[in-house]
Amino acid sequence: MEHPSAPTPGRLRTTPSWLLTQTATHAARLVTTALGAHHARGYHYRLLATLAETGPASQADLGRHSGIDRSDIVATLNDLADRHLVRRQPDPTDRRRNIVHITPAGRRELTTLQHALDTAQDTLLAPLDPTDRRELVRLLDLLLTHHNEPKG
Amino acid sequence: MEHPSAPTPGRLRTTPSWLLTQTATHAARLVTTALGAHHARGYHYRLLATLAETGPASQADLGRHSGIDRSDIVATLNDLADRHLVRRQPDPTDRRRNIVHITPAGRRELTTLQHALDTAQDTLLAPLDPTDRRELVRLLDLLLTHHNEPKG
DNA sequence: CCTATCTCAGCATCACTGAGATGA
DNA sequence: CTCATCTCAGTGCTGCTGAGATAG
Repeated sequence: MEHPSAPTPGRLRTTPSWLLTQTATHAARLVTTALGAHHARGYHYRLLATLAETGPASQADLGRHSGIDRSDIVATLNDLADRHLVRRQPDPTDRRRNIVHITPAGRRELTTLQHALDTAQDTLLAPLDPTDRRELVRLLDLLLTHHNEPKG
Repeated sequence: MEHPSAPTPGRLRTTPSWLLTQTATHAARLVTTALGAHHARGYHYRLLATLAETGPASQADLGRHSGIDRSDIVATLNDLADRHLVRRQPDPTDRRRNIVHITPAGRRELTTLQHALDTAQDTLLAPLDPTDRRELVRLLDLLLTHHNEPKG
């Protein structure tokens, strides 16, 4: 086998779920590499970004807004707090809660990570022209919206 | 909280890598559930499909064609062999190799799993009309092709 | 000697479950 | 008592690395 030739069984080349998970794997690898250069992982960025957008919040709210599981919030926050990128403060009005704040260093870190991610997006979408890029975002957003709120 | 409200930080709603990994997660959940109903996982399907398409092959070749890591092939094949869906035979011409065959029961299982998957695809793409579905497949295929063979 | 195959053991990210302790 | 919050421990799938034994 000189060529890895047909790495993909034919049927899969047109199976949407396959294409999605495969491209997502490539995307994740690019993102992981980009963040890894700054000693961060996906959860770290997502939490910092959420914190910067919503302001100080309880850990439970952070979980809901960032889509990170309640259980993983704890460990991620431990990492960030160790590096002084966030600060946990007990809520004076509800002692069950920690109010989490992003620190100035946290904001600087977020900016750095954001730049790294922007570059990764460009690498990911390299083969698509601007029109196709917008179209892809539109279609994926339709899917995500549909599957996130199948409420009614 | 009636609504999970704004589960997604604004920036992420237009970040391709985020949209990809999120929709891929939904896709994976649908597929896992569909296959799980038949006591199978993604690897089982991929291996059976590869085997049905390429015919009997060595484990190394199966790994290359299915995109499953050499190391994971072993465990997956163990599962399938336990259920008599595949058969391992030593290659008489090269005693390092096992030639893996799909059994008639394996083919029947593959058909069953394929039906389950087809249904899952339809659920996944529910919000898209046929034109958008083709467009999505086209765009994802472009990405996948680009990132799979950045050879030359 | 060097390479390829098969196998096993282990790590990493992400998603998730269960349970306990504390407090509203 | 019930419920929410935080925490810890552990599971599962996928992807991947390293190493050993065997064989070409």
